[in-house]
Amino acid sequence: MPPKRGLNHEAVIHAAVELADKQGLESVTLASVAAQLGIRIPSLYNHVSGLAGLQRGMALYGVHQLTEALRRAATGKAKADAIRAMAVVYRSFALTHPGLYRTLLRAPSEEETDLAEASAELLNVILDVLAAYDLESDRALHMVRIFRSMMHGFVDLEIAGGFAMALDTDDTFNQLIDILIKGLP
Amino acid sequence: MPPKRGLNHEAVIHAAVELADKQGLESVTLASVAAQLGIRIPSLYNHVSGLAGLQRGMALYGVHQLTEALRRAATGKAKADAIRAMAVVYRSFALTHPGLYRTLLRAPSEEETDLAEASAELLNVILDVLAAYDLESDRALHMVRIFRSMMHGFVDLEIAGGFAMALDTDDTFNQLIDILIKGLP
DNA sequence: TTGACAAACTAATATAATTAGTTTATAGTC
DNA sequence: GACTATAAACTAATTATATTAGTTTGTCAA
Repeated sequence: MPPKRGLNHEAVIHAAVELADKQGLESVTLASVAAQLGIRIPSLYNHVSGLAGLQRGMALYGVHQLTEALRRAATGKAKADAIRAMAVVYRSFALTHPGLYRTLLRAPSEEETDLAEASAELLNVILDVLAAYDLESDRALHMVRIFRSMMHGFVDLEIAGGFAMALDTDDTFNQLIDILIKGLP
Repeated sequence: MPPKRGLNHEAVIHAAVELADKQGLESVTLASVAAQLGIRIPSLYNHVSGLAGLQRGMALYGVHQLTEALRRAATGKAKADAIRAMAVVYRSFALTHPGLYRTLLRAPSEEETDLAEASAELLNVILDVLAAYDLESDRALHMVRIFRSMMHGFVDLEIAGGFAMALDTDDTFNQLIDILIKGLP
């Protein structure tokens, strides 16, 4: 295989993610990514399927990264400790990757089986942690949704600057986690 | 003032909102809104300040609508009843106006004092309901953030199709509210 | 050395947003 | 009832982005 340049799918996604986190997701265009990589726009099509493909690639990458981070956070911990650790890591992932995080919301469509799989894996990490609580199976699934809702709502508002007032956001987050844990058993 | 046509700022925003809710927020462009109204694109500039102005107008409109809906829901109710009523209305607002709801996240920038005011009013509704709990003042503000986080996270995931599995979302939502209320006093 | 081919390129097209400048319809005035 | 000022429409032109088609080029392997 003759790589004319050191470029490939992964490198393109990385460049896009870097732009998204530094300049904001809305500034990620084929034009800006191509400029970042020092190539012309159409050349990107050798590595991603247009803008939609780029965004899909970012989402897939992001879900993998987040899943791995959560799994690592919960390794060797149980119950409330594990929940707390995952929550903290979830938030710090979103705060350090605000642009990338925003791509995660895209619902995987029919064809995007890879993204659907990755999302399922993310779900499984949380489910594994909840296993220690011996919840009825449906109840565990509801709690996965509730965990995600709480985390996503908080960080999405935080990233968007929705918490305007001068009130410690760390405090709010800790209270949120406390409420989640209190509601769990 | 000679209105050549029955068009004004409000009518433009309404058309945009209708498009956003029916076709998705991403399909709201100056082109699509102009087409919807039967005018050419530049004519829109007589009523809104470009795409940014249109989006700002939608956000402002949405915050007002949601605030009013929440206030109405909580009128004549107290404590858990009021919280529950607000939560249900918050969710149904988001589900009936998925496109409009997505515009609400935009953080009000410095100049957008009208949007900042509207956001403050939304916050006040929730604060008024929490008053019945006699929380310490900071604690009440934290709880406002927590309420918003829970609501936003749930509906944002729901709208995005993030709850893929065959598990009743109404059930999940009710459990979420229960956890919120349990964490309140 | 050469040839296959992946990966770059140029060129052309379509859509969107924006600005500048022009036309037109109506509301209020004479 | 005609006149005029003006808001609100318009056309035209510019810029940016995404996409597709077709061409060139550099490198790896034979």
